[in-house]
Amino acid sequence: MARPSSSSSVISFLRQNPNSRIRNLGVVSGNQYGDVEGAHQHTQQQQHLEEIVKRVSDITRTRPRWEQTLLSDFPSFNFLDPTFLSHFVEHQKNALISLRFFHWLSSQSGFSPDSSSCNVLFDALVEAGACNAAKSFLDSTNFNPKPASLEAYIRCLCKGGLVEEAISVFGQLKGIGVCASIATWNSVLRGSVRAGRIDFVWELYGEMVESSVVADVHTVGYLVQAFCDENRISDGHNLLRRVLEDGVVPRNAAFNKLISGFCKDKAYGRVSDLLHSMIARNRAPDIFTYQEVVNGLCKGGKGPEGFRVFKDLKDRGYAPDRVMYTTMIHGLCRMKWLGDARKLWFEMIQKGFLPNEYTYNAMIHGYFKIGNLEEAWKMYREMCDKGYGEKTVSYNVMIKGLCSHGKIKEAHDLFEEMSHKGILRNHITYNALVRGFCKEGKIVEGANLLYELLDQGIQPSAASYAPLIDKLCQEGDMQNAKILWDDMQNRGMEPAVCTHDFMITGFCKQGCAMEGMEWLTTMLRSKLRPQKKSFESLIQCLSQIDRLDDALLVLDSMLKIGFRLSISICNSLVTKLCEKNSLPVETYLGKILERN
DNA sequence: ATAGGGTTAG
Repeated sequence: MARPSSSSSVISFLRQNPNSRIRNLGVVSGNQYGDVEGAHQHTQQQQHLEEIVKRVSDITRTRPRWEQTLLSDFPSFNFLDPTFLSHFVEHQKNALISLRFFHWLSSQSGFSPDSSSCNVLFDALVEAGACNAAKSFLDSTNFNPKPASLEAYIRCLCKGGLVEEAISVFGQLKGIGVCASIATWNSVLRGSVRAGRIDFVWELYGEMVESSVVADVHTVGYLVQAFCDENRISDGHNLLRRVLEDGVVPRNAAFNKLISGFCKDKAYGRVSDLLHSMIARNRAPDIFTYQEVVNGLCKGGKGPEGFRVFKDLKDRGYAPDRVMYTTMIHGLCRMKWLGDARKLWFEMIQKGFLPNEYTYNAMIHGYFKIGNLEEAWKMYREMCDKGYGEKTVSYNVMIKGLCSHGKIKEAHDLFEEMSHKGILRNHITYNALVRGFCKEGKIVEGANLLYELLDQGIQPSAASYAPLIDKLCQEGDMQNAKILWDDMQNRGMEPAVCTHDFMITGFCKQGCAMEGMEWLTTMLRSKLRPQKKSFESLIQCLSQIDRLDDALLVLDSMLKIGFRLSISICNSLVTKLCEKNSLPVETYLGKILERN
């Protein structure tokens, strides 16, 4: 972990202010002159150099096409002296201008940069956070940055989101036998988490352990986050608890991700424990923490509780921001509490937070939910006027809402408008409209949309097929239903549970009891829970073709799953059994009824 | 850093 002292002294040298550096240079090379006059002459040269650096620096910063005039501005000056570049970079605060100056120099014949000025420029780019420029500079020149510069470069790449590149440079560093500082390890971990590359996290952590680098509190924080991102919330929680016992308290981000994860699992007890744990350890829950809580409660069907937390926070002096207001408004709209949502809408405006596309879409969604199409349209137009309308999501909300109220024509108009305006449609757009068409009994139109989606190369989801299969089953067109089912599976999608049910009831409707029976056994074998309706239609269908033994088997598994025998099914079974007058079957039914 | 549309519901 120890950095070579030589490179760090280079860095600290480079980071001194330019004037003192030039003085240092003067002292070092001044010795060569060995006499007073020589030293004096040298100082004059230095002053001359500084003067020119300053003037060139000003020109490159202020004159748009300085490249064309610079040589004639300083006719007797030799820019090709490589040390000039170093001085220029030091003086020029804008690293990108320095890079431009470097390119200009490179285009002059006879210029070849020395490694020291390359280092200075590279460090300047890195320090400015210009990771793309630093990368292209590194690629276009063949110099080897100092290890410390590489570390800073790695951190810079991570900040800029170029994790793959950072990891590759990290490998180079390891290749030359340098062990990075913990800060660099952490920045790569952090970058990997943010880029969603959890595979990198575990790989890096494995290497850390191997090279016996000592993890610190930040490392732990990123590991906890990585666990959460992989949905291994308990693993993350256990890790956190272990380090908390040692008095190591990660930053809020780790707690927040755990809270969000536990909210998704509806483990609200854990959420509350974590909140208490944060407070006890002086990590006061912040606005992000409470946002996870409110959002988690609302999404988990605990909207009223989310609203209580929200109001409670305000009472305790937390000032909700725009995201928090929007989250709450969305939660209220989900519960159809449009009155409260509207109140918050005006409250946030009054506090100076202007609704954005998130807020508008939440409200529009809410108005559709309560069937207030006029208000939904009004909000939509207002949103468009404010310039928030031109997005896929906004169209999706409108299309879905209109379809759910049978306004298929309007929905389709918007769908067309999207392509005119060049707004991308995604699978959600198509799914909404396919569903809409099917609901109106327009299977052909719906199917055409599905084919269009596939033609566009958009990845369909199970919901792209489900409404079509459902409708085909209702109409008894089992051949086409089966074709769609197979197509969906061939594309690697698992049908939703209810789609299995559609198929069973569809076959029964056609009197195909044996197919229905097969589909049911497949379901049960895959540990899927069929709907009661599927059992019932199958029992009816089987008894109609006098397969009473099978009907009773189906009834048996239905009761085992926990459904009650409804009176109409009971009646028709008993009628059939009496017709047949077969005693063993009768006693079997008796046994089943005992358990019911 | 954080929020949105997404299977199912009347």
